[in-house]
Amino acid sequence: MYRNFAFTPVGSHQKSRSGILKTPHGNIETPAFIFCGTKASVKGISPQQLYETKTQIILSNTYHLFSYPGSEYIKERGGLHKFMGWDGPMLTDSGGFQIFSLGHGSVAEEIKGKRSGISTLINIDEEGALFKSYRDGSLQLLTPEKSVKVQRNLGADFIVAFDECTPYHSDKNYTEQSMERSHRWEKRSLEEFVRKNDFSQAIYGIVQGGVHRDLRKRSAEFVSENSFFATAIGGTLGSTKEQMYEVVETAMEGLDLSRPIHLLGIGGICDIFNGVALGIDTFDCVHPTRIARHGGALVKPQYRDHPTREHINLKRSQYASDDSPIESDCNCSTCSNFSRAYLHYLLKANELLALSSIAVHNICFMNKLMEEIRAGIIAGDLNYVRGKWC
RNA sequence: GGAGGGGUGGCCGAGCGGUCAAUGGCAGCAGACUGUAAAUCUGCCGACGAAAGUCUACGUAAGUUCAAAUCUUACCCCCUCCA
Repeated sequence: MYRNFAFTPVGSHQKSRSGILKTPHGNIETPAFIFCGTKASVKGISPQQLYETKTQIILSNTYHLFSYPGSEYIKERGGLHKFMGWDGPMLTDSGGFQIFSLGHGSVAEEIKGKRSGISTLINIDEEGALFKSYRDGSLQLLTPEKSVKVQRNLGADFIVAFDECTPYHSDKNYTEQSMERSHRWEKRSLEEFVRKNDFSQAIYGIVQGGVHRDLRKRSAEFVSENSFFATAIGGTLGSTKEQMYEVVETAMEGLDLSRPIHLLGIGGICDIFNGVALGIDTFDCVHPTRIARHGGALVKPQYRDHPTREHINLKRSQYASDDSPIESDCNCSTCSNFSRAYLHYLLKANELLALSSIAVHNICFMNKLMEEIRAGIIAGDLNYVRGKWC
């Protein structure tokens, strides 16, 4: 069923593991970070820059590309890889997260209880989720079958079953009902996937269950019992770091460990170390590229300007006269050519170069971090590596 | 020389008798951001003060009024049109 895919372990340390994820577009060394290129573009970054920063895999989104320009259109252009000029491994998310984000805004806003303006999620029922297009206001129904069909047209190596990403503030009853429905949706996704499998894609199942131990366990068992290629952990992971690690740990317990395990939407440095320590193989997150656009450059602990912050904010006035690069020991093209002062100026002057330059650094940074983690696992000194970072 | 319009906080620009330390926007200063409705969003932004509050402020100067950025008069600038 997944003859062109494989997950081969190359080393492990306690629960942490390093491996090779084989795809039709190349191999991925794990643990790996997947950069978000939601609308068929890692914002401000060219595929060439992705290659140069040793990016292994990127992700695009079903919901966005379904809304515009449409998956048939992309299929006619030769598929997403060809359309966007990226020849490496790729994953498409199912659109399930948009059931959360278009209804509740950002994760932080939902947890902090802030109002997020107008919701463009109209309704959700057994059939699927009804959206009001953020582009033109038209109504769009996304179902498990449709999500998989769209993802088939897009042609990413990895596709994801359609689920509902449950919010933190849902009560246990809703979370359970939602989880059960997600399970049914995931089964339907898998059936649709199998119906027309041409072996160019592999599908992920998703563990839901919110912050509830028993639900997470049940969900993990459900996913493992069904013939997904790999597993993703989704839904809310709680409101604190501690809760997040606990939820992930619980979700891991019932999983088939022979499959690759992805942690959806997590990208903080310490969060990644904690995930890896629990056995997570891949991560994806908008964080590195989003904070870059807001002036945030990821730095090693010795370059931080705030004890608990993993990045420096180049918009701060203190950097106006800082002639050093973001990181003196970084060899990315941004650090090789630009000072913090120049990047500060570019941000203040609203020059687009600032956004892409910082993003290049952050992408390079994350890829080197993952490389260091892999080396740590293989060498068996991951705890030492982790101690340097967190 | 004649006619008209205007001078508001770092800038642009509302307000046109009390509820105005003065809407907005920009700039400035911080913060947030975790399967991207995000080059976004939030807060602060006259001075002193932790705050309550006090003081100084809507070209300048005199007035009218219980009360003036808002009304009157004079003056100083600016802009437009006519000679």
